[in-house]
Amino acid sequence: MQISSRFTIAIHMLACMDVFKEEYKITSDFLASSINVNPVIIRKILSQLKDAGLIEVKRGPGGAVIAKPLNEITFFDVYQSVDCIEENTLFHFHENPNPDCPVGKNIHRVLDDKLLRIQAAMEQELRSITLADMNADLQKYLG
Amino acid sequence: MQISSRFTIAIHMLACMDVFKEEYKITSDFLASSINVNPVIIRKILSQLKDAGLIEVKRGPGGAVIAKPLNEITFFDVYQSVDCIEENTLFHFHENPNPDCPVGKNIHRVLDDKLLRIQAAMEQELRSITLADMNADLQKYLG
DNA sequence: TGCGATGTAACTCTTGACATTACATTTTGA
DNA sequence: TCAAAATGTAATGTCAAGAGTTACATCGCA
Repeated sequence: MQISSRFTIAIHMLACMDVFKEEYKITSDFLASSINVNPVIIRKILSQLKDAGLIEVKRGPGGAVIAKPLNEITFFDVYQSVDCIEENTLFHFHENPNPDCPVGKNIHRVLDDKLLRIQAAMEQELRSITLADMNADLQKYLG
Repeated sequence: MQISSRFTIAIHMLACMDVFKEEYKITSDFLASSINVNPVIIRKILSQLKDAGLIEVKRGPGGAVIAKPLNEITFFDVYQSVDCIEENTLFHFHENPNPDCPVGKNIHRVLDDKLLRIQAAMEQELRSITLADMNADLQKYLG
């Protein structure tokens, strides 16, 4: 299985919020039309990004803005906010290895740290990319 | 979402195949009882490991054996065999960004290489761990 | 107070993982 | 040669999660 599209949607949302911050009020409908998904999906993700402190969302008048400098928001921050993978569970471990089998009894002890290392490698790379990196690339194509 | 338990099951199977290779005939029922899943699941994964050339499976008499030295089989080989994630699609990208939006039109160009880098980091770590590493650890607990 | 937003509950649809039953096929050895 | 013991695999069911959608309560400003 794949990591939920909530992650790429969230990144797309943040890109729009920065690029269009002067020209438009950033509402869930506005974002929904660039991303082509239902506004309710957007509002759900807006909530999660807000709870993580990455953005601010106004009720009433409406509109969302990014709450920090772009170079202080990493892909990992976004990834964690939208809850794609619960902590330390990238790999789904089969539930009930047989405790009466010498291998079944010890498989967790032997595998868990290795699975964590693999997940950590991915998360490390997520941390190394910031929204500033992405929007710098994006600017090349907008000119 | 998580990476399918087919991966940890496959690793568990290979561990058993090595540890018990002298004492028992390794059938799908035997593996199923150590892992505690249905034998049909095991047979499906046995097929995939066989197609990838990692093991040999006998019909008729039954029994599976590992086809290569343990230090030549990496976690990545297993991961690829059992087809957890199609090539280069760890992240699920939302399908239809709006081509009339400057951001929607370019989001793929900007994101794709970064997502690949993240996936590559994970796969690199998968490649760095072999079945020999795992079974060395396992032996510590079996004595 | 009304309008334009967000927040959120409820429901449906679809997909994939996994479990299970059933049976055809293969190989060996009695 | 035939029965036994496996594997190979199709068909079906169950369940959970992602995603879409509708509906409506709530908020804040003009």
